[in-house]
Amino acid sequence: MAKKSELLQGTLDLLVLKTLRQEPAHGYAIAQKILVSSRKVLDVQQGSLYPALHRLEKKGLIESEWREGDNGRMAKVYSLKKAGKKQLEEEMEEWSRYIAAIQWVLEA
Amino acid sequence: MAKKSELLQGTLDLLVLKTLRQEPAHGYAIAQKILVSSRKVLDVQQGSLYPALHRLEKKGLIESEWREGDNGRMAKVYSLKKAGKKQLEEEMEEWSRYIAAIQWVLEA
DNA sequence: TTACTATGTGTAGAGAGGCTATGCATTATG
DNA sequence: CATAATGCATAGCCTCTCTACACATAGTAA
Repeated sequence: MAKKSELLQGTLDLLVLKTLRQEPAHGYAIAQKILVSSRKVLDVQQGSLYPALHRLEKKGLIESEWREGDNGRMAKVYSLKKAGKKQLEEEMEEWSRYIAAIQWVLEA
Repeated sequence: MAKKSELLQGTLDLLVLKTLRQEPAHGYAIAQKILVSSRKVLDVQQGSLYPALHRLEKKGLIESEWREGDNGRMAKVYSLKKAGKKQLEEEMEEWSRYIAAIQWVLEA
Protein backbone atom coordinates (compact mmCIF):
# COMPACT_ATOMS: atom_id res chain seq x y z
CA MET A 1 0.00 0.00 0.00
CA ALA A 2 1.13 3.48 0.79
CA LYS A 3 4.82 3.85 0.27
CA LYS A 4 6.50 5.92 2.89
CA SER A 5 7.04 8.70 0.44
CA GLU A 6 3.36 9.25 -0.14
CA LEU A 7 2.01 12.40 1.38
CA LEU A 8 -1.60 13.03 2.20
CA GLN A 9 -2.85 15.55 -0.26
CA GLY A 10 -3.08 18.99 1.19
CA THR A 11 -0.29 18.68 3.71
CA LEU A 12 2.60 19.66 1.50
CA ASP A 13 1.80 23.34 1.45
CA LEU A 14 1.61 23.32 5.21
CA LEU A 15 4.98 21.64 5.52
CA VAL A 16 6.62 24.03 3.10
CA LEU A 17 5.19 27.15 4.68
CA LYS A 18 6.19 25.96 8.11
CA THR A 19 9.72 25.22 6.98
CA LEU A 20 10.05 28.63 5.37
CA ARG A 21 8.90 30.35 8.53
CA GLN A 22 12.17 29.38 10.14
CA GLU A 23 14.23 31.02 7.45
CA PRO A 24 14.37 31.46 3.68
CA ALA A 25 15.58 28.41 1.80
CA HIS A 26 15.82 27.02 -1.70
CA GLY A 27 13.76 24.08 -2.86
CA TYR A 28 16.32 21.36 -2.49
CA ALA A 29 17.08 22.50 1.05
CA ILE A 30 13.40 22.64 1.95
CA ALA A 31 13.00 18.97 1.08
CA GLN A 32 16.02 18.11 3.18
CA LYS A 33 14.80 20.12 6.12
CA ILE A 34 11.44 18.36 6.02
CA LEU A 35 13.16 15.00 5.76
CA VAL A 36 15.29 15.75 8.80
CA SER A 37 12.64 17.36 10.98
CA SER A 38 10.23 14.51 10.23
CA ARG A 39 12.95 12.07 11.25
CA LYS A 40 13.19 10.59 7.79
CA VAL A 41 9.51 9.79 7.47
CA LEU A 42 8.47 12.49 5.02
CA ASP A 43 10.49 12.30 1.85
CA VAL A 44 9.12 15.02 -0.39
CA GLN A 45 9.67 14.25 -4.06
CA GLN A 46 10.99 16.91 -6.37
CA GLY A 47 8.10 16.38 -8.74
CA SER A 48 5.82 17.34 -5.87
CA LEU A 49 7.91 20.06 -4.33
CA TYR A 50 8.71 22.32 -7.26
CA PRO A 51 5.17 22.54 -8.58
CA ALA A 52 4.07 23.25 -5.00
CA LEU A 53 6.56 26.10 -4.71
CA HIS A 54 5.33 27.55 -7.98
CA ARG A 55 1.75 27.30 -6.78
CA LEU A 56 2.54 29.03 -3.53
CA GLU A 57 4.41 31.79 -5.29
CA LYS A 58 1.59 32.27 -7.75
CA LYS A 59 -0.79 32.64 -4.83
CA GLY A 60 1.44 35.35 -3.38
CA LEU A 61 2.29 33.39 -0.25
CA ILE A 62 6.01 33.15 -0.90
CA GLU A 63 8.52 34.95 -3.10
CA SER A 64 11.75 33.88 -4.74
CA GLU A 65 15.13 35.28 -5.55
CA TRP A 66 18.11 33.72 -7.29
CA ARG A 67 21.12 33.74 -5.02
CA GLU A 68 24.55 32.24 -4.90
CA GLY A 69 25.09 29.90 -1.99
CA ASP A 70 28.23 29.12 -0.03
CA ASN A 71 29.12 26.38 -2.46
CA GLY A 72 29.13 28.78 -5.37
CA ARG A 73 25.93 27.44 -6.86
CA MET A 74 22.95 29.46 -7.92
CA ALA A 75 19.72 28.55 -6.22
CA LYS A 76 16.24 29.98 -6.10
CA VAL A 77 15.72 31.05 -2.53
CA TYR A 78 12.16 31.29 -1.30
CA SER A 79 10.91 33.34 1.61
CA LEU A 80 7.55 33.71 3.32
CA LYS A 81 5.49 36.75 2.55
CA LYS A 82 3.06 38.27 4.98
CA ALA A 83 0.10 36.57 3.35
CA GLY A 84 2.00 33.31 3.66
CA LYS A 85 2.36 33.69 7.40
CA LYS A 86 -1.32 34.31 7.74
CA GLN A 87 -2.09 31.34 5.55
CA LEU A 88 0.23 29.19 7.63
CA GLU A 89 -1.55 30.09 10.83
CA GLU A 90 -4.91 29.32 9.31
CA GLU A 91 -3.76 26.02 7.92
CA MET A 92 -2.25 24.98 11.21
CA GLU A 93 -5.52 25.65 12.97
CA GLU A 94 -7.39 23.76 10.30
CA TRP A 95 -4.94 20.93 10.63
CA SER A 96 -5.39 20.66 14.40
CA ARG A 97 -9.12 20.73 14.05
CA TYR A 98 -9.01 18.08 11.40
CA ILE A 99 -6.63 15.78 13.22
CA ALA A 100 -8.69 15.99 16.37
CA ALA A 101 -11.80 15.00 14.43
CA ILE A 102 -10.11 11.99 12.88
CA GLN A 103 -8.78 11.00 16.26
CA TRP A 104 -12.25 11.08 17.75
CA VAL A 105 -13.48 8.72 15.07
CA LEU A 106 -10.55 6.38 15.49
CA GLU A 107 -11.06 6.24 19.24
CA ALA A 108 -14.82 5.85 19.08
CA MET B 1 -23.62 23.10 8.50
CA ALA B 2 -21.18 25.84 7.72
CA LYS B 3 -17.84 24.50 6.62
CA LYS B 4 -17.29 22.45 3.56
CA SER B 5 -15.31 19.80 5.33
CA GLU B 6 -12.80 18.78 2.77
CA LEU B 7 -11.28 15.49 3.67
CA LEU B 8 -7.62 14.83 3.27
CA GLN B 9 -7.28 12.36 0.51
CA GLY B 10 -6.62 8.89 1.75
CA THR B 11 -8.36 9.21 5.09
CA LEU B 12 -11.83 8.22 4.00
CA ASP B 13 -11.05 4.52 3.71
CA LEU B 14 -9.63 4.59 7.19
CA LEU B 15 -12.73 6.25 8.60
CA VAL B 16 -15.06 3.83 6.87
CA LEU B 17 -13.16 0.73 7.91
CA LYS B 18 -12.98 1.95 11.47
CA THR B 19 -16.69 2.66 11.56
CA LEU B 20 -17.51 -0.76 10.17
CA ARG B 21 -15.37 -2.44 12.78
CA GLN B 22 -17.94 -1.46 15.39
CA GLU B 23 -20.77 -3.15 13.53
CA PRO B 24 -22.13 -3.62 10.00
CA ALA B 25 -23.90 -0.60 8.61
CA HIS B 26 -25.29 0.76 5.38
CA GLY B 27 -23.77 3.69 3.58
CA TYR B 28 -26.07 6.39 4.76
CA ALA B 29 -25.62 5.30 8.36
CA ILE B 30 -21.84 5.19 8.00
CA ALA B 31 -21.80 8.84 7.01
CA GLN B 32 -23.95 9.72 9.98
CA LYS B 33 -21.80 7.76 12.37
CA ILE B 34 -18.69 9.53 11.15
CA LEU B 35 -20.42 12.87 11.45
CA VAL B 36 -21.41 12.16 15.03
CA SER B 37 -18.18 10.58 16.22
CA SER B 38 -16.18 13.43 14.68
CA ARG B 39 -18.41 15.89 16.52
CA LYS B 40 -19.82 17.34 13.33
CA VAL B 41 -16.45 18.11 11.81
CA LEU B 42 -16.25 15.39 9.18
CA ASP B 43 -19.21 15.55 6.85
CA VAL B 44 -18.61 12.81 4.30
CA GLN B 45 -20.33 13.55 1.03
CA GLN B 46 -22.36 10.89 -0.71
CA GLY B 47 -20.39 11.39 -3.89
CA SER B 48 -17.30 10.45 -1.92
CA LEU B 49 -18.74 7.73 0.24
CA TYR B 50 -20.44 5.45 -2.25
CA PRO B 51 -17.51 5.23 -4.63
CA ALA B 52 -15.31 4.56 -1.62
CA LEU B 53 -17.54 1.69 -0.50
CA HIS B 54 -17.45 0.23 -4.00
CA ARG B 55 -13.67 0.51 -4.04
CA LEU B 56 -13.33 -1.20 -0.69
CA GLU B 57 -15.66 -3.99 -1.72
CA LYS B 58 -13.81 -4.47 -4.97
CA LYS B 59 -10.61 -4.80 -3.00
CA GLY B 60 -12.19 -7.51 -0.89
CA LEU B 61 -11.98 -5.53 2.35
CA ILE B 62 -15.71 -5.32 2.95
CA GLU B 63 -18.80 -7.16 1.70
CA SER B 64 -22.39 -6.10 1.21
CA GLU B 65 -25.84 -7.55 1.55
CA TRP B 66 -29.24 -6.01 0.88
CA ARG B 67 -31.32 -6.04 4.01
CA GLU B 68 -34.54 -4.57 5.24
CA GLY B 69 -34.15 -2.20 8.14
CA ASP B 70 -36.47 -1.44 11.02
CA ASN B 71 -38.16 1.25 8.98
CA GLY B 72 -39.08 -1.20 6.24
CA ARG B 73 -36.56 0.19 3.79
CA MET B 74 -34.06 -1.80 1.82
CA ALA B 75 -30.46 -0.84 2.38
CA LYS B 76 -27.10 -2.24 1.37
CA VAL B 77 -25.43 -3.28 4.58
CA TYR B 78 -21.67 -3.49 4.58
CA SER B 79 -19.52 -5.50 6.93
CA LEU B 80 -15.78 -5.83 7.45
CA LYS B 81 -14.05 -8.87 6.04
CA LYS B 82 -10.95 -10.38 7.55
CA ALA B 83 -8.71 -8.65 5.03
CA GLY B 84 -10.43 -5.41 5.94
CA LYS B 85 -9.55 -5.78 9.59
CA LYS B 86 -5.95 -6.38 8.71
CA GLN B 87 -5.96 -3.40 6.37
CA LEU B 88 -7.49 -1.26 9.08
CA GLU B 89 -4.75 -2.14 11.53
CA GLU B 90 -2.08 -1.36 8.99
CA GLU B 91 -3.64 1.93 8.03
CA MET B 92 -4.00 2.98 11.63
CA GLU B 93 -0.35 2.35 12.23
CA GLU B 94 0.53 4.22 9.08
CA TRP B 95 -1.69 7.06 10.18
CA SER B 96 -0.02 7.35 13.59
CA ARG B 97 3.37 7.28 12.05
CA TYR B 98 2.41 9.91 9.55
CA ILE B 99 0.74 12.22 12.04
CA ALA B 100 3.71 12.03 14.33
CA ALA B 101 6.01 12.98 11.48
CA ILE B 102 3.92 15.98 10.52
CA GLN B 103 3.78 17.02 14.13
CA TRP B 104 7.55 16.94 14.39
CA VAL B 105 7.83 19.25 11.43
CA LEU B 106 5.22 21.62 12.77
CA GLU B 107 6.94 21.79 16.12
CA ALA B 108 10.43 22.15 14.74
C1' DT C 1 -53.49 17.32 -1.86
C1' DT C 2 -49.28 19.19 -2.12
C1' DA C 3 -44.84 19.92 -0.77
C1' DC C 4 -41.00 19.41 1.67
C1' DT C 5 -37.72 16.80 4.50
C1' DA C 6 -35.29 12.72 5.65
C1' DT C 7 -33.71 8.40 4.18
C1' DG C 8 -31.25 5.65 0.83
C1' DT C 9 -28.23 4.41 -3.45
C1' DG C 10 -25.87 5.69 -7.32
C1' DT C 11 -23.05 7.98 -11.44
C1' DA C 12 -20.68 11.61 -14.34
C1' DG C 13 -17.49 15.05 -14.71
C1' DA C 14 -14.26 18.20 -12.88
C1' DG C 15 -10.47 19.65 -10.13
C1' DA C 16 -6.57 19.12 -7.14
C1' DG C 17 -2.35 17.59 -6.09
C1' DG C 18 1.10 14.13 -5.41
C1' DC C 19 3.98 10.60 -8.08
C1' DT C 20 7.14 8.66 -11.65
C1' DA C 21 10.08 9.56 -15.14
C1' DT C 22 12.79 12.44 -17.53
C1' DG C 23 15.79 16.31 -18.88
C1' DC C 24 19.48 19.48 -18.01
C1' DA C 25 23.55 21.62 -15.53
C1' DT C 26 27.32 21.94 -12.04
C1' DT C 27 30.42 20.30 -8.34
C1' DA C 28 32.56 16.86 -5.44
C1' DT C 29 34.35 12.28 -4.82
C1' DG C 30 36.26 7.76 -5.70
C1' DC D 1 36.53 9.28 -15.72
C1' DA D 2 32.45 7.69 -13.79
C1' DT D 3 29.28 8.40 -10.33
C1' DA D 4 26.92 10.65 -6.68
C1' DA D 5 25.17 14.80 -4.84
C1' DT D 6 23.27 19.25 -5.62
C1' DG D 7 19.82 22.05 -7.95
C1' DC D 8 15.68 23.35 -10.99
C1' DA D 9 11.95 22.05 -13.88
C1' DT D 10 8.06 19.81 -16.65
C1' DA D 11 4.90 16.15 -18.73
C1' DG D 12 1.76 12.78 -18.04
C1' DC D 13 -0.43 9.66 -14.99
C1' DC D 14 -3.27 8.38 -11.21
C1' DT D 15 -6.10 8.56 -7.35
C1' DC D 16 -9.39 10.59 -4.65
C1' DT D 17 -12.78 13.94 -3.26
C1' DC D 18 -16.27 17.19 -4.60
C1' DT D 19 -20.37 19.15 -6.96
C1' DA D 20 -24.34 18.19 -9.21
C1' DC D 21 -27.41 15.31 -10.68
C1' DA D 22 -30.94 11.26 -10.96
C1' DC D 23 -33.99 8.13 -8.83
C1' DA D 24 -37.07 6.08 -5.10
C1' DT D 25 -39.88 5.81 -0.70
C1' DA D 26 -41.76 7.36 3.91
C1' DG D 27 -43.20 10.71 7.06
C1' DT D 28 -44.81 15.19 8.20
C1' DA D 29 -46.51 19.90 7.69
C1' DA D 30 -49.43 23.32 5.34
